[in-house]
Amino acid sequence: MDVKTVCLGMLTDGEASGYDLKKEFESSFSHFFAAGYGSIYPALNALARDGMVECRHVPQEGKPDRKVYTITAAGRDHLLAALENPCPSHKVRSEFLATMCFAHLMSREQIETVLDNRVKEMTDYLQLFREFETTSMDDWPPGARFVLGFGQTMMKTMREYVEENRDKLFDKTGTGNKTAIG
Amino acid sequence: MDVKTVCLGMLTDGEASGYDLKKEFESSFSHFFAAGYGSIYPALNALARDGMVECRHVPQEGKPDRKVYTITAAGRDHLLAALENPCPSHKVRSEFLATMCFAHLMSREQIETVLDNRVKEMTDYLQLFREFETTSMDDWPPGARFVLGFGQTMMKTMREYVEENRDKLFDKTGTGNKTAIG
DNA sequence: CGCAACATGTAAGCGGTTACATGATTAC
DNA sequence: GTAATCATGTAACCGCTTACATGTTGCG
Repeated sequence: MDVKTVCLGMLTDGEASGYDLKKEFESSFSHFFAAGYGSIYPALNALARDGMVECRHVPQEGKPDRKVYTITAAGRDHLLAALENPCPSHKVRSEFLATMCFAHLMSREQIETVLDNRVKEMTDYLQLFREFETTSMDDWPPGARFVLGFGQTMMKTMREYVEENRDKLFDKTGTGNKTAIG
Repeated sequence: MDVKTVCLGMLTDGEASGYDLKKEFESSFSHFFAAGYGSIYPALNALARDGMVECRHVPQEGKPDRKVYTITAAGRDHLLAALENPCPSHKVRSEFLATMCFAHLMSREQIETVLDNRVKEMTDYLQLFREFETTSMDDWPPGARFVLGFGQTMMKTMREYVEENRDKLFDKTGTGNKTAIG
């Protein structure tokens, strides 16, 4: 499933522009599916070319025209076909964990900075999720609630794990093995 | 941090061939950093070209020669520089969660199949992790233990979340909204 | 005065995946 | 016999990231 298919899915919720979709990628989808303008606009153009969406130009005063996209019947069929995949992937790519694998090559200060930054990022996500709950969550479909809850649970667990296990990363000398022993 | 840097890190633990590194990517790194031969072999060639590793040819009987790589001083410097990044990324790309966002467009059977397959994958990972604990974990550096524990905690939490919240994905009719209502 | 928000796009590049190519040995 | 393990690589492709390009309105 690529950016095109996710855009198609977002459009089942109502018409939207590329700019609107980008905001959705940045908010409710940010913790599991990133996409920038560089993938969204070409995706929408390709979908329009293939008859999956229809495009309506909406002129605006003082601002550039909006191009508002609507999903077509063919688009819905394509989306439903994509949703038939029984084994959708769930991939993690973590420079953080790769870095921690080599913690014994780092100083204590370096390790602590990395861990603090990670905890901060997860705290920021949890804050974002709390804002969804207190504002726009009421009309969400069950799937979106499930996914929000999933993100919250993961972020909390990650933060807890890092906080409770960070001590295990430091050797007894407390200086990291950059300090020669022999 | 790319495949090249991770290979360099793995080589701090001792010399290895591309084939050996692939096995490490498939085992202890599999839950957070994927890499196939198509990235590993070119990475090792580039590292050798840049003086980060040295290559030794080891002839074998009946099998192709092994190319065994050793990290150089320049390689170690390069790795330590890479480890100085205070904000290493931790990215999730999940077709699974994207799919679940649109669960209201799927039948109950489809959703259940997807969830079952996800639970199975996490159970397989937990089995793999348990095998590490009972076999080769003794001589692991603290960072590797931290990362293994991280993976275990995440997988357990994910599995639990899916099992405890799967009911929320089904609407009252129990047929999915592919069945027209009006 | 500068920055953020609004709004759309292109082009180069990068990094990784997939498929292909080869070939002996060992275990079932 | 047929699949898996050992062992290394290339080339085409794909999809995403990054940087660039343009221009107005409104806020502090």
